[in-house]
Amino acid sequence: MNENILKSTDLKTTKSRLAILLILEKSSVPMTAEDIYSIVVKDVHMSLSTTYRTLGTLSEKGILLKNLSRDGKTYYQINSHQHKHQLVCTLCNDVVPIDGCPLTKLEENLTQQTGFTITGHSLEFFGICPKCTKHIKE
Amino acid sequence: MNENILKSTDLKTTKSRLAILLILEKSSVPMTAEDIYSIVVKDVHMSLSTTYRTLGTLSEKGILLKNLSRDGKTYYQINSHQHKHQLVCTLCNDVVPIDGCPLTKLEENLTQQTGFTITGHSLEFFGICPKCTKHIKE
DNA sequence: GTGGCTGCAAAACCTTTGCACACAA
DNA sequence: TTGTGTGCAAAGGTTTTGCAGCCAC
Repeated sequence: MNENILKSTDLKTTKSRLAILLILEKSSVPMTAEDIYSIVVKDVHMSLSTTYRTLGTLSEKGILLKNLSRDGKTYYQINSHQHKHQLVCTLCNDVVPIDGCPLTKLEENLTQQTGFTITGHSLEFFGICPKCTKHIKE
Repeated sequence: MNENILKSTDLKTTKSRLAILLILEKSSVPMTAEDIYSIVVKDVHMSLSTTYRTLGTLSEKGILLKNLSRDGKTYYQINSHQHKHQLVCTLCNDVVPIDGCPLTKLEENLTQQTGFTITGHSLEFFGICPKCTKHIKE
């Protein structure tokens, strides 16, 4: 229940927040503020700035993951607390999640080599999906 | 000589382009258009839009690498044609280059699993550099 | 009732673009 | 000369913010 998520982080339960969480839970793919807004307004009265503010708040609390993508837009997704990466088609923007993360070991090495305390990384693969590959050839 | 680089890509040799290339060659770290502009204008008369246009052109030609970073700004650097990644301090923005890329093998696996034609990836590590770690503790 | 949440509009921010002029080849 | 490159100013798109009113607790 999403109310509990909000309560556990000292956030008030509001229609906007619940609606946004619901949309993101249903989505298997990261979404932009605009994406989310355009869906939510159909059911709940909400402004775009509230969407941004809510997404910001939820990200700060660690409920969402916030990600600036190659197209200059910020994408949000539920933080499943599983470390994930994704593969993005540069033509149709299709997104495929990738299991596992090959970088844990590398991070250990880096810590030793650089003295950095490593707090995270961003990894995204780009390519052309099977559908688009087909379109090109035709 | 940078003139040769420009000639080899059918670009005219202009003061702006040479100045920008010179700055980026001297820099060990990726820079924003604003960064570059503020340095170049001291010597050469140039507008910010020319900076953007030039950086865009040089990136298209593969002379520069263009990278949208976490802070929402676009960073440019000389394309050394070596596949590189970097480690960024989230406090002071210090950047440390990383040798080698552990992802080649993973890309092969992904191609088989997803049918994507993989064209590239972006990988950045984040952490706190030794200097900042020290500051925090003090 | 009170402080956090929201709507609206305006601004901020980085980046791109239109058009006329300037300059490299 | 010719077409590419440039300056200036204005617009573009996404995201943030100020302020007054509203609502969850």
